[in-house]
Formats: sequence, structure tokens, C-alpha cells
Amino acid sequence: MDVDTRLLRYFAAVAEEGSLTGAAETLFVSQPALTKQIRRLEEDLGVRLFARSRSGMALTEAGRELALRVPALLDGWDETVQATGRAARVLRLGFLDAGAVGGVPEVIAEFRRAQPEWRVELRQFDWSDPSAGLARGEVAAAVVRLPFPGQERFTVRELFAEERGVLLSARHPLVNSETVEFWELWDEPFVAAGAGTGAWRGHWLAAEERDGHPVRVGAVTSLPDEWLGAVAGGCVALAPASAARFYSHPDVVFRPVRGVSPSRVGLARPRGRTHEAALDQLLEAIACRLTGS
Amino acid sequence: MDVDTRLLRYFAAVAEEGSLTGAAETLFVSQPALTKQIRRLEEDLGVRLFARSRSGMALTEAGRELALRVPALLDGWDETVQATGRAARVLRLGFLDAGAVGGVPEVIAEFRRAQPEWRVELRQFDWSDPSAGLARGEVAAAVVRLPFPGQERFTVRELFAEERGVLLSARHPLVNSETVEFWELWDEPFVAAGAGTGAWRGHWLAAEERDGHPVRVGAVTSLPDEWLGAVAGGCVALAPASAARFYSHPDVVFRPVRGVSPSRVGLARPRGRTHEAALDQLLEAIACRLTGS
DNA sequence: CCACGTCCATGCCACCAGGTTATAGAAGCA
DNA sequence: TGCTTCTATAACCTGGTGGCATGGACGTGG
Repeated sequence: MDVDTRLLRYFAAVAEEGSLTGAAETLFVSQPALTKQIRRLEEDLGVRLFARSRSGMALTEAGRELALRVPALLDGWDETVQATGRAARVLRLGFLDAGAVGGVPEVIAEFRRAQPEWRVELRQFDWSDPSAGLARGEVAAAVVRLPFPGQERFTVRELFAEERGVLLSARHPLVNSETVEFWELWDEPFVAAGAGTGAWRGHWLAAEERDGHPVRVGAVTSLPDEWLGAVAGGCVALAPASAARFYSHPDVVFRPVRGVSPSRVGLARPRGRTHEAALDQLLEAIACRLTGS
Repeated sequence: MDVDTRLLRYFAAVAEEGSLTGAAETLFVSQPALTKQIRRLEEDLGVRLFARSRSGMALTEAGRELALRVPALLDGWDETVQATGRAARVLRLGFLDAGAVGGVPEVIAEFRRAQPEWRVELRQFDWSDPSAGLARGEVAAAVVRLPFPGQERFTVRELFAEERGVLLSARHPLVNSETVEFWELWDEPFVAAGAGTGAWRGHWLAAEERDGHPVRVGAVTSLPDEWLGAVAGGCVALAPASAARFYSHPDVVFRPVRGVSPSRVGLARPRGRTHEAALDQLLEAIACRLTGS
């Protein structure tokens, strides 16, 4: 019997979440799509995996058996993807925002001169996956913003921290302040990441620094341009200081904010995997550069 | 990154075969379809897996790495499918032709009375897969015709052997003989299984009992009805004696043949897998019944 | 030297799997 | 009773996947 690993990830999400609706949200697909897929998986296997009820989906015994084994299968596949990349002398790195990887391209250029047989690919991921491709085994390592959900599955080396500020529409009244107090923003409509990103979304809404004041979400985006667009459209968004340098937009201005924690940038890689000397070397060089800056 | 296990099987076939054309044949897909799929796999991985040449496809280093790991992944999935079935108290058995499984349905009925919590499914496979679903992990055990390709990967218990004869069109001149000598059939157009079945196909063309006389293939089929249809249409086909009882067709007659080996029927299961007492019991009962008959 | 065979690649078309939105149905809860 | 929160169903759209026919590269044999 054949399956798509995507279907296994769907299953794992539903099993963990205990509900189609919830899992659909974290997976960024519609609930009917999940309903259909899970049903198809059951049909293909010829086995009932969930007991449906008004309150959600509970695993059957067969479902538990499957849930027990799926993570290892997915890990095995992800590991295989990485190994294949290594064999082809390809190092893939993920990142989320240009600010975090500032000097990395230069480091890569240098590395390429030292190790010409290796090819380095730097790939940007959108904010639907705060692990920048690590979670799905798409990259060997990633420059990430800490903390991110699922972080405990990886080895993370913190590189530096930078102050966070706010991006405002140029027509926003607070533009006139040199520095903004965070409480001044509490009632503003914020740009948020997708709901699937859990605590990461919360961190960028500074949910913990609001003294319990509720969050107003004005837009949900997952790409830089959408993000800036939403700000130009009147929303506000917390952003690392580097965003001011890397993302410029005629109608958007950056202001430092007092009262929010800084953003920490780290280098993450799967834990306990085969070590590749070239990757170690590249990561070391990146760490040196970014820590220094 | 996500893949369909089907795609991995495709890759494995091409890697082993060393050519798209050859692999396409054994997989029963067109060569362009394979070309496209392999290329897509390479694109998804961002890595070249094969070096193309006029003489075929040679694995690159990355390809070898992948080829090294894929079998374990596929086995892992197949094993998971089986485990899930066991957890749901389902026993799936495969078979190819009604003749080989003669009394099995009764055995199953009996088993169901003894073990009412288990569900037994008896599934027929077509001749594109002589392992009756074992090769793709679709069944926990299968009643097969020996020998079959890939047999060494399974534990096989031989149950009985039956004489082989020939199916002829009712209008065929040899119908008048009580018994046919095999050499009389050497120049007849035979019905064959797909080319992907290798030695199994050869066995049913009795390639080794022809004294080097070439085979004439008149039709390629993979299902009983097509098979009988081809015979009615003027081809001939070797068939086990039981076929005379189980497959009747107004324009087709069965005649014993002298000079071909008998067909051996066996019970096969994956080797070295977790043992399930209920499955052992069922297989034991089937073995008793079929050996006795 | 040319004709042929044998590879893989490409273009075009048909079909279905997989996604989306809208909506229905069932069941707790205020 | 009405609201909320689940899952299931329906209708529709798109893109992936496969099939056929064909092209192009290259070695081989007459």
C-alpha cells in the first residue's frame, strides 16, 4: 500500500490534536480536506483509526498503533533527505527573515572558496513554519528566531539578540514619537502569524508583556510583503531592529519600543544526527560572524 | 519534504533496473510517466540522482545514498501497515487464483467461529504481482504459486502440487485429444503474464520445458476474465488442473498436458516479522486443509 | 555510410485526487 | 430554545499524474 508522507503528517496532527478542526488550523488546510484525507487513509488501510464524536476524534487501538510508529517513519524519511543532500555535497540552510541572516551570504561566499565542491543553498521559509524548514526535514540547519515551537527537538545555539520595535504606517499618529511605549500599542490592530504557530505567534504579539490586556489581531500574514502591506494598511507589527534596514517600504516606518523583550536569534539543527564536517565548519563560521556583529 | 511511497518504489525500480524503459515495464507504467516522476523526485530533493546516458540511468553518489536507504523505509511502512491491521484485529490474506485457495473460505468461516473478534479478509490480486500483495505489504500472508519472483524475501511453506494442463479454445483441433503432449503446443500463441513478472511469467510459458524452442506470446493479460477471453480468442494457456473446476467458460476447454512440471502452491509470509498467534493459527489451519486436499 | 534499434525527453490530452467554500446535521450548554 | 462546536457532505476548480505519439541522441550492424 502506498501513502504520501503528507498524509502521515496529517494523521499525526489529528492524532495529537484530537480534533479535525484543530489540526486543520495548525496544518493550514481546510477541515473538510482533512476529513476526506483521514477517511481515505482509513479506507486504504481498511481499518478504523478514529472514533468520531461531537467532541473530537479519539484514536482507536489501531490508530494508537499507527500513531506510535508514524513519527519514526517520518524521521527516517527526513533523515534520508538530509543524507541524500550530504552525498550530493549540498548544504541547505533555512531562514525566516533577511534581518536574522545579515552577513550570512558573505560567510557562504567565503565557505564556497574554501570548499568548492560543496554547494550551499540558503532558503527562505514563510512564517507558517517558524522552524524554517527544520520541522519537515527540508534543511540541515536554520537561522531561527527564538523561541519557536518544537524547539526541544533541535540543538539550538543562541547567536545574538536585538531590540524589537514596531512597524507603523507612515500616517500613524505614533510616528511622531522617537520611541514608543509598548502600552501605547495595546489597542492597535496587530499583524499576526498563522494560528498554527502557537507560542511563536504569541511572542510576536508580545502576549506576555501586555499585563493581560487582550490582543487585537488586525491581519494574519505569512510573508514579508503581505506583512508590510498589512502595516501600510493601518495595522502595526512588532519587528526586530534589523527589519528597519532590510525591509523598507515607502509607507512604513520603524520605531523602537520600550517594554518588550528583545528578539533572540539562534542557529538550530536536528539533534543527534550524523555529523558532517563541512556543515559543522559552515555553521561555526556563521556563528562567529553573527555573534560578532 | 513530502513524498509518496509509490515514488520511492519507482525510484528503487529504476535504480535496480538501471534504465527507465526496463523499470517502466516491471512497474506497469509508461516510460514517459517514469521519466517525469524521477525528474520530479530529483527536483524535490534538489539533487541529481541519476546520470543519464544512451545506455541507461546510472546512480550518482547521492542516488546511491538514497537507494541504500529506501528499502528500509519501504519495509518500515509495510511493517507499520501490518501492525495497524493486527491492532485492529484484521488478518488480510492474498491469493491469485481461486484454484489455489479451494477450501480456504471454509477454513476462514471456522476460524471466525473460534476467534470472533478477528476479521479475516481474503483478497485477490492480479498477475502483475505474483506475490499476491506480499511484495507491497498489503497482506499478512498469501497463497501463492511457486516459484515467484522475490520469493527469497519471504518464508514459504509448500502446501501441495497439482498437474498443469492447457486451456484451449473449444474450436481448437487439439480439443479432440484426451491428453496433449507439450511439444504439440510449442508453436501455439500463448497467453502470458506481464513482462514485469520475470521468471514467473517464464514458468507459466514453460520456457524451460521447450528444449530451446522459442515462445510465441499471443496475448498479455493480468486478470482471469481477460485470460479466458484470450483463450476463447484462439490463444492457449497453461493452467493448473484446478482451473478446470473454478474457471469455466463456454468456449474454453481444459486438457491435461504431458511434459510440463506440476504447479506448486505455497503459503508465504514476510520473514522475521512479529508473530501474531491468531495469524499462526489461521495459517496452520489453512495449511492442514490444503495439504490434505 | 546509412538504416535501424535503443535509450531518454517532450508535447499534448484526459482524468482524478486534493483543495476550497458553503452548508447540513448532531450534540452539549447556557 | 438558541448558540456553539464538532464532523460530514456537496459542488466546484485546479494541478498532478498517466497515456500516447513523437523527437533526438547515439551506438551498431549490414
